[in-house]
Amino acid sequence: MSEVSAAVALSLPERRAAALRKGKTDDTSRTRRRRKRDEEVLNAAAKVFSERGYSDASVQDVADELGILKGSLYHYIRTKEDLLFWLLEEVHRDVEEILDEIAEMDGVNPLEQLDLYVRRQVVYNLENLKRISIYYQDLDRLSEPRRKHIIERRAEHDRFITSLISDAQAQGLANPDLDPRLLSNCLFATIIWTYRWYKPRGRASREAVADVCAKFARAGIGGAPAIEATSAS
Amino acid sequence: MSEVSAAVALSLPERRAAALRKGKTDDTSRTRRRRKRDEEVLNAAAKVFSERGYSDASVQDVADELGILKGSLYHYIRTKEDLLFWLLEEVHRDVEEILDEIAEMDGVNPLEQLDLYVRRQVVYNLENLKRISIYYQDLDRLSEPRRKHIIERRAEHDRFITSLISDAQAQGLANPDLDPRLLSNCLFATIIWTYRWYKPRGRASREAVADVCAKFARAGIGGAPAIEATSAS
Amino acid sequence: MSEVSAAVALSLPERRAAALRKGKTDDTSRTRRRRKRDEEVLNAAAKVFSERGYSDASVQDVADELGILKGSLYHYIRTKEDLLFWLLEEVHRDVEEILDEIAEMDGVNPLEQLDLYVRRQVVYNLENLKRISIYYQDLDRLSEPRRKHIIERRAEHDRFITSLISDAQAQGLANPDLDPRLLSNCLFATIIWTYRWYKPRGRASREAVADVCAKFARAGIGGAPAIEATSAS
Amino acid sequence: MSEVSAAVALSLPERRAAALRKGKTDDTSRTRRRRKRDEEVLNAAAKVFSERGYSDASVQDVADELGILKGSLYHYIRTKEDLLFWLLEEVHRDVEEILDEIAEMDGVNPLEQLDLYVRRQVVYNLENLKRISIYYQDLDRLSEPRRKHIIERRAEHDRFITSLISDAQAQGLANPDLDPRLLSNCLFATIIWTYRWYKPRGRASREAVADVCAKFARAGIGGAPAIEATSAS
DNA sequence: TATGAATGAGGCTTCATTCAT
DNA sequence: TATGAATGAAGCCTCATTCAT
Repeated sequence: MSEVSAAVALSLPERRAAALRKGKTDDTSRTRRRRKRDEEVLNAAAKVFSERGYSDASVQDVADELGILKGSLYHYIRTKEDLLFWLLEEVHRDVEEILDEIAEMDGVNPLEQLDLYVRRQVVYNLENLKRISIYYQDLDRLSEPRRKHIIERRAEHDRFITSLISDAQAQGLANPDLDPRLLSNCLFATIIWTYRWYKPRGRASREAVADVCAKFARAGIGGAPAIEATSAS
Repeated sequence: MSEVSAAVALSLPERRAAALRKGKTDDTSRTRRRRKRDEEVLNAAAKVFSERGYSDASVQDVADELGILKGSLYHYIRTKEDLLFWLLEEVHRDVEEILDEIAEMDGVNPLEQLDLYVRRQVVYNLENLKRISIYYQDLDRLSEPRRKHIIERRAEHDRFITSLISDAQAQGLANPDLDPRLLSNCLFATIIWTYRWYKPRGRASREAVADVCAKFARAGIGGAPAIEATSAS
Repeated sequence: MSEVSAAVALSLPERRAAALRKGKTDDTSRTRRRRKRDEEVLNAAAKVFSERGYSDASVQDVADELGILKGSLYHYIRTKEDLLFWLLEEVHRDVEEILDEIAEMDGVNPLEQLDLYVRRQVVYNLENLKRISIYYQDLDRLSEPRRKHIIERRAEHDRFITSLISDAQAQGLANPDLDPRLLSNCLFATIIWTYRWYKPRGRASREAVADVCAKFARAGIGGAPAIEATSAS
Repeated sequence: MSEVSAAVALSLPERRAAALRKGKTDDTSRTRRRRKRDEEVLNAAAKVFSERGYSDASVQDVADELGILKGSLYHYIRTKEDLLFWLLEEVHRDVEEILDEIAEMDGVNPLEQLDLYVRRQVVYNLENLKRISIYYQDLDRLSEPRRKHIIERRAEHDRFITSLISDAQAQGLANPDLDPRLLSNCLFATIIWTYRWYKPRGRASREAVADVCAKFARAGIGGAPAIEATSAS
């Protein structure tokens, strides 16, 4: 854990790290301005990386997108990789939030939990297409320690969904003949792959896509359809 | 179309292209040796590109893998991109073959066709993990004309599967409430994503994976399970 | 000479230079605070330059050492080179003081003067290791006019020692067969090189080192040993 | 030792290292041409580094000196540091050779050995002023493992000379009152410092300088002058 | 005084590609 | 076919310095 936080800390430009160490976490206007700028930087990186791919995108491209000079960008980052890492971290934070909400739901059976999970996750992916596409295209461009950091968190995620499927099978809500580990991969496939085919300007709304994915996955693991045929349009 | 074939022609090393133009498709020992070497080159490229990603892999890396010098590699290729293009073409050739076989099947209902398609395709993917992973990771690194060439062929593919789903729905073999275009994406997701999670040295055999994927996708589009519970081992 | 003083003047931060020109050499508390800060700045620079070498040390490094930001450092300096120049000037001022004291000694023969000179100079060097090491490693990093300024003063130094050796030879106190110009270089070598091998935490005290150096150099130029075998501890 | 050779091996450009591994050490004209070019590269680096200092010299400068492009230089080196390392290694090889010859001398007392050592070493230094000046100015610019490699070899050197002085003292050939460890430093000072004051176009020949240095050092450690007053002119 | 954002130049290195041998 | 030297463009990063706040 300390290893990991070191990796994160190390990624911050010297001065910001120093400021943080001194406990300057107050919400002065300076800090707020700074945070806004950081967000802009990440957005520019997300745009550029998703369009050209991390490896083919240059620091120059990101700087151009921001309207500053290449050298100036290094006020906000230590290395180009920082941008990728921060982007992936953000995604992970959000995704874990979704998982946590699902995990904490009471009085809902595992099949419904999975259904909801798929819907939420798909909607999130489609709302964050750029970052998600980077997440799935460029994770391997990360240096080893950071890659590990992300991958390990993903593994937990995996275990949780697999156990939900197991539970559903145990309760007779899903086909018990299929290996839940393999099924979870199929379920993830359904969710994740959306970033490759969804067209924001296309006919189908995000909710419509989520609905199809949820139904596909639910039926796919052998679950009965939801009683109320509420299909989001 | 002529644009495209120009792109292809241009991509071949001078002598081979010339030979092809002259219709020299004979099978002399020289030609055979040549073809074997080409295959080795592509295999080396497949290894290197799949490990490091096309953009991060260097021509030097491929040459190293072959045990020759960078300069020597240019006897076989005109540009680095050639390697990527040829690799993707190979994949497409194979994939179209699978599709053609399925399409030509007589006396089989669309649901069974889809089932078989998923199985064949998944097995193929798992048998060609490196190339498939390049196909899905690095297609966008291709220059525009070549990219278009590949993408258009992929679109036909897409249309065919979508029509199979439509047919299945029309024949009451699949859930008619879901948009077949969206369903086809989910089906592709199930097939394609395998390259991201399948571990060649893992527990599950390729056929076992194909079986789960096929059942997941079949149920996912709302199809009845196959009567004979033949689970491939 | 006026060139030189221009160089010096230019090297001082605006306000200090202005103050000096107006003859404000008073000792107000502000001035004193100021001077203390300047000293801290030079110490920080001395530390950083001696550790990393002038060229490899960054203004950022010096600022870090002081615990301020890079931009803030520019309140005290005009350019990075200023720091180097001031440091070298300090050294020269001190060294000339030593030389002057020796030169003004009455009733002491040249051999004794040389002996004393070596001792004093070695002790000074060892007490100011960082600055001395910068002096001998990084003088050439100075821009031409400033470099000349320092080098010329060094030449005077050289001439004086050479003449002391000549005198000693003339008085039969040193080997007259050796060129005093070459001998003076050997004598300087003995003194200067200490900065490269002396370990502050080592066994030998500064005085012990000075004693050995003095005896080595004295004997080296062919001088009889001092009668009283007082070896400083 | 294997660490060290790894450091050396790692410093060679990929292909040359590979060639060496394959045992291609024959003396073909290619190999000879190559070696000549390598020598030119090192000479260019020696010139540039000695003039501007390693840190301030750019790879561009070295390439300019060679009349090739910056990028082309990387055919011969892996990093800029390689040039520095190879240069320092060369010096060390030569210097060790001198020491070995001295060490193997039979029937010569330690004082004479020291005398000869000083002469040979000074002449060598003056004949290789550029490289020697780099050696003493820029060793610390080397990365840690390589720096250690060099420094350790230097330490052996040091021990040998110290032991020669001890022996001379034991045999009544040198002043036994002075610590031989400190004396060896003074002796080295005499030899090394020459690179800072010797002017190739000056009055004194290299042998004359060597003669003065040898006599200075010999007398410095308290040794009797050589009987034959052969002063090299 | 101090801050921190920005500049712009330059440095090291990589790399696809060419070409004479 | 194979080699290896060379090219030239581009990429990542550092840094001294400036300036508005």
